[in-house]
Amino acid sequence: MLIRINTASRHSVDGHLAALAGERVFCSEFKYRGGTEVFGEGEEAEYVYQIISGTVRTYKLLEDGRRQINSFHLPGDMIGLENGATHRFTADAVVETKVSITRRCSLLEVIAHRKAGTRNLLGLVTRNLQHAENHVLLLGRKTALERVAAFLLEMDERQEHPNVMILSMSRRDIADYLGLTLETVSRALSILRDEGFMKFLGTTQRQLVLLDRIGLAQLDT
Amino acid sequence: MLIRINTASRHSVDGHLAALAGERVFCSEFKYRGGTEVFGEGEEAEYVYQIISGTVRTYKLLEDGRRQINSFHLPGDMIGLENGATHRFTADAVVETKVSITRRCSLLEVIAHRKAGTRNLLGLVTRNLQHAENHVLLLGRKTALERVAAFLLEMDERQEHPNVMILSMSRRDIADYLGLTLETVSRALSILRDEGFMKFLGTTQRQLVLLDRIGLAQLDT
DNA sequence: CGTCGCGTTGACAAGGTTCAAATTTGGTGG
DNA sequence: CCACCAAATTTGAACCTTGTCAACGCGACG
Repeated sequence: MLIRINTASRHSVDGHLAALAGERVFCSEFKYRGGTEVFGEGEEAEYVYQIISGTVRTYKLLEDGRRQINSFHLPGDMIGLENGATHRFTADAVVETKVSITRRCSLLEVIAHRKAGTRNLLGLVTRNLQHAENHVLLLGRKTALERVAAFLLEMDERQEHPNVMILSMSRRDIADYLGLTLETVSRALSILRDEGFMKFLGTTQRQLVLLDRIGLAQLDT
Repeated sequence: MLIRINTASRHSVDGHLAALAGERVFCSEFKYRGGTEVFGEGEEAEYVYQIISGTVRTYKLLEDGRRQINSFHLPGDMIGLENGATHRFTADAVVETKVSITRRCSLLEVIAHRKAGTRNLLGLVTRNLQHAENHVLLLGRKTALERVAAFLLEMDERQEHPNVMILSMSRRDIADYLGLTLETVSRALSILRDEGFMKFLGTTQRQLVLLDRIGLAQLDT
């Protein structure tokens, strides 16, 4: 069990929750070290979270340890809003991550009183739905190379096409996201590097530069 | 383009849309033959549909023809409610299917005026989200046999555990739902039959009886 | 009675996994 | 600043599950 520290400070990311909640909602900030759990599958969904900085992975586990990562959440994303009383998956910080926390009941209360909120809230949920639908297509019908190309393009887009892309997650995380093994991910990345679609920066394997976004998009199909 | 016939008759399935929309909403009924399209990916999302009888598959296609079925929709299910202006996937009738049609704008109008509607509408969307999340786990991390076992259990549950389960979809449909080939599905079903988990009824391959639901659930993991 | 769609089964190929080892990287303490 | 160690990543080789291609059976329907 974590102790949540309430801070009155406003954060720099003026995201959806803040917009929805306005000033009236109790809203605190919290920091997680890399590898620590934000919430667990089956736990009571008391809080709703919005990423300020860092990366969160949400995933489900099978009994024998197989893990499927549903999504990586970057700054601005909201997680933890459930329809039922409990979380449907586990979320933990990939690297050091700051989040903004709102009580679920506070959020729903505000929405109930503001008609305008309905549309936005629905939008937050359907965004997750859309992502899941695209991921189903990727997992069901794409090859390893297509999946890795799609992953790079997704991260590139969500980081707003930076010159240098920084991957905060390990090869295993990527593999569990793409329904592959870490070795297959590594091989696919090597192929993409050798074929000139991208290159690693210096000696690191977590910073890279996309050299041919159009080519990657064609690979993705 | 289809001509939609407005009928004032109430249908037997008293589903969510009817409950949400009440009596004030223009609500018509329509019948599709098996194999015909209900709506297409990218089309304007003018109507929201609820299945009265039959089965609808929703899917996406890749350029080279690979198909991933997102979901099979049975009586009571709602489809076609999008956040944006267009449908994110194609939907077509698997067998002869009756649907109840409501104008999207009528539905949203009613919801906007009734606070109680928000919760229900959110529920309709999060149900789809939950299904997609479970499907991501299946596609990303389960073996062929586990997938087919999970499929049988899903259909069994959604048909409310009938003695005789009727599959309205072909092996190819099942395969495109489970991210497999039709041959692999056929082989998996043969294994499940040979091992006594289920049997086909008579000489048919679309009617079957589950003999060991607990065993199937263990297979599914 | 022939044809067509659907399903099953077999043989083989291939993409991805598994197991193993080499290499690199990043962190820690001297 | 450097040596050392643990963790992460890459690479290789054998293996295995699933896909591909093909043949065959069965029932529906003209």
